[in-house]
Amino acid sequence: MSTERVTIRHVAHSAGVSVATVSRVFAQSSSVSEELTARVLDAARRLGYTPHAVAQSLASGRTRVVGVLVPNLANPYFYALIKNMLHEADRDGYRLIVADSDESLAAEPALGMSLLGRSDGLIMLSPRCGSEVLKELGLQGKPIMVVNRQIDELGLSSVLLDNFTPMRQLAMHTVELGHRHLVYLQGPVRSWQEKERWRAMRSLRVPGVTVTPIRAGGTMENGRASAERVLATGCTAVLAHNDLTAIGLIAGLNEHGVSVPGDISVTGFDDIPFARFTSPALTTVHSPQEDIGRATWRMTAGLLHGDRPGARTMLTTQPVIRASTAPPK
Amino acid sequence: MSTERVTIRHVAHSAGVSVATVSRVFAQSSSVSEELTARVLDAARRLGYTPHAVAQSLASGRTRVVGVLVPNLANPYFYALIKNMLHEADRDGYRLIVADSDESLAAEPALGMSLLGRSDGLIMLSPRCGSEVLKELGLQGKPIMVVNRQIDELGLSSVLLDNFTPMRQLAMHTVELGHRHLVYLQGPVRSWQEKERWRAMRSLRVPGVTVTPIRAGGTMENGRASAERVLATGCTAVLAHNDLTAIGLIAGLNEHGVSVPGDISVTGFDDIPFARFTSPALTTVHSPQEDIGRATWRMTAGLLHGDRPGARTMLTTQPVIRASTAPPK
DNA sequence: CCTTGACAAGTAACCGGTTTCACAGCAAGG
DNA sequence: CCTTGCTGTGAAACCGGTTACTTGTCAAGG
Repeated sequence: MSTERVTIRHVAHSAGVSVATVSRVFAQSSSVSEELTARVLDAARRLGYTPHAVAQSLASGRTRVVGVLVPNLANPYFYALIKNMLHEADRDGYRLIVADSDESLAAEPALGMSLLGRSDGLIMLSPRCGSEVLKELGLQGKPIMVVNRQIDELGLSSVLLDNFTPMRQLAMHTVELGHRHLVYLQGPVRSWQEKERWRAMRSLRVPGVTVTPIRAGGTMENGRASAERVLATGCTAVLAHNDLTAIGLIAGLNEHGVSVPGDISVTGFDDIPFARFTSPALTTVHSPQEDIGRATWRMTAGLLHGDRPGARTMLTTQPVIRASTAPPK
Repeated sequence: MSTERVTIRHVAHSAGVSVATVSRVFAQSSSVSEELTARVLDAARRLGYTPHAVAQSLASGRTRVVGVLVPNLANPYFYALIKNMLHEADRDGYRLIVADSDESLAAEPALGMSLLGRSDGLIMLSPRCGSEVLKELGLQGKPIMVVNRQIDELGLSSVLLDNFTPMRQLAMHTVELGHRHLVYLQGPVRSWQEKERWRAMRSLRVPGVTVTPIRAGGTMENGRASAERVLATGCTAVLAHNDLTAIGLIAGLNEHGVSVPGDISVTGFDDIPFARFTSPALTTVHSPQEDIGRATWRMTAGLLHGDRPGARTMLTTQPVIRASTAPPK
C-alpha cells in the first residue's frame, strides 16, 4: 500500500539527467533541449511521477492557494461570489481555502492569520473587523484584498459595489409609486454595506416623506421577527437591508394576514437567485456577483504578480423592479 | 518591508538550545524540561516567531488541510453542509480547501487530484463520477470520504441520508390527502439521491395511484421550466426532486395562474432555509445538515487518525408537512 | 585565431521544519 | 562498583522540490 513516492530524483536518474533539468522541464520556464524534455517526460510518465505540491510551495515560496474569509457562508450572497472567484482562480491554477467567521468579529484575526499561513494571499469578504486587524494581517507581507468595505487609511486594494446610488434610486422608486411613510429595515450595523444603504435612505430628503429605521439584522429570521414592529409604524413600504431580510419580512407579514404588495410594498437588496422566485417576485437591487467575483480575482492575481496594492474598483448597478412593490392603497 | 522570516533556528540560537528542542516545544509531543520550554517560548515571543505551515507540512507529511469537492456551490444544500464541516474541522485545527465541479462529471477527477495534492484527504459531496475515478483517487493513499452516494465495490467510508424512507412517506402523505395522480419531478439523473428518491416513488404501489416522472434537473430554473409539462399531465400533486426545483415549479405554476396548494400540491426535499419562508411554506423532507456535517467530519478525522476505511453512517430523517400540500379540489 | 557571449545542463545550497539516532547523565538493581 | 534502563537534549539526515551559480559547448565577432 505505502508505495514509495516517486520523486524528481527518481525521474532524473531514470532519464539520465540532473534533478535541475527535471524541475526545469516541469516548470516550463527555462529552456531545455527537446531531446532531454522528451526523455524526462517519458521517464516521468513511466514512473507515474506527480509533482509534490507542498514541496514546490516550500521551495518556491508560493503556494498557489489563496485564502477567503467569509462572514457567513449561509448567505447566498457570498456563495455566488465565492463560486465565481473559485472559477476565475481555477483557470489561473489557484485553489481557494475558505473559512467562515460566523459573523464573529473576534474570530476574524485568528482565521485570517491561519489562512495567510497556508496561502499566498487573503481575500476578505465584507470584513467587519477593525482596521487595526487588517493592518496586522497586512504586516504578513502578503496581498490582501478587501471586498465590500471601504478602507481609506491602509493601502489595501478593494472591490466595491456602489450601494448608495441604487439604494437611493430604489427608495425614489417607492416614493414615485406614492409611498410617503417608508421603513428601512437595518442589517448588520458594522457592515460597510449597511452604512452605505442607510446613508442613502437618510439622504432622501423629500418633503412629506418620512423614513423610519428599524433594527433587524440581515437574516430571514430577523426579517420575519420584524413584522410586528413594521406593522406598528403604519408604513406602506419597507426597504430591507437585503433580500434575506425582505423575504423573511414578507413571510412574517403574510402570517399577519398582510399582503405584499397589496397592503405593503417590500424591497430587498442583492438580487440573490431566490429573489426571482418568491411570490411576489422581489423588487431589489441587482448585485453583479459575476463582475464582483471576476474583478476581485483579477485584482488578487495582479497583486500576486507584484502589482502595487491600493487600487480600488467601484462597480455600479441598479434596481430591478419586480412584483413586490406597487402603489399604496 | 521584506523582513527576514524568523525561523526555528533563530529561536534555537536565541534560546541557546538546538532546533530539535524548539520543534519539540511547539509540537508538545515529546517532553522538554520546564526550564528549556520557558526559554524557548520566551525567545519565540521576543522574536515574533510563527511556525511555517508549509514547511511543517513537508517535514511532517501532513498538511492539516482537507479538500472538499462540491458539485455545485450554488445549491444551498451544499453550503449548509460545508458550513457545518468548516466548523467541525476548525475545532480540530483543520482547514478546508474547496473546489466546485460545476456539475461537470469530467472535471471531478482533475479537481479531486489537485485537491488531494495539497491536502491530507478528500471529502466528496454527492459525487457523480464513475467509481473508477473514485478508485483512482483512492490510489493516492489518502483518506476519501463520500457523502450522499453509496459505493459498494470500493472500501470507501461514506455518510448517507436515508432518502428512500422519507420520500416514500412524503408520497404517502399526498396519497392520504386524496391525491391519485402524482408527478415526480426528477433531478440530476446520475446522482445517488435522485436514484433513491425515484426508487421510493416507484415503490409506491397503491391501487388507483399513478406516478408520472418528468425530467427536470434540480435547479429553480428547471423547476419553473417544467410548469407547462406538469400542467399537461393533469396531476394534482407534484413531488419534486428537491426544494430548489419545487420552488421554481411553484413560481412557474403561479405564472400560469395555478395556485399552490389550491390547485396543485407541491413538495420538495432537503428543507433548505428558504423552504420555511416561501409562500406557501414548503412541505419537504428535512435534511439534517448539522448531523451530516458533523458525522462527515468525525469520520474524516477518524480516517486521518488511521481508522480503517469502509465504514458507513446512515442517517435518518422525516418529512416536514407545511402549507404547500392540501387535499385536491 | 582567440575572445566573447549565449545557452544548455549540472552541482549544490536552500526553503523551514520533523524525526531518527546517538549520547550524556542519573537512578535503580545486582 | 558495575551494569541496565530511562530521560532529556543535540546532531544530522530528511521531506521534495527550486534556483543561484558554475561549467562546458559552440557560433559569432574582432
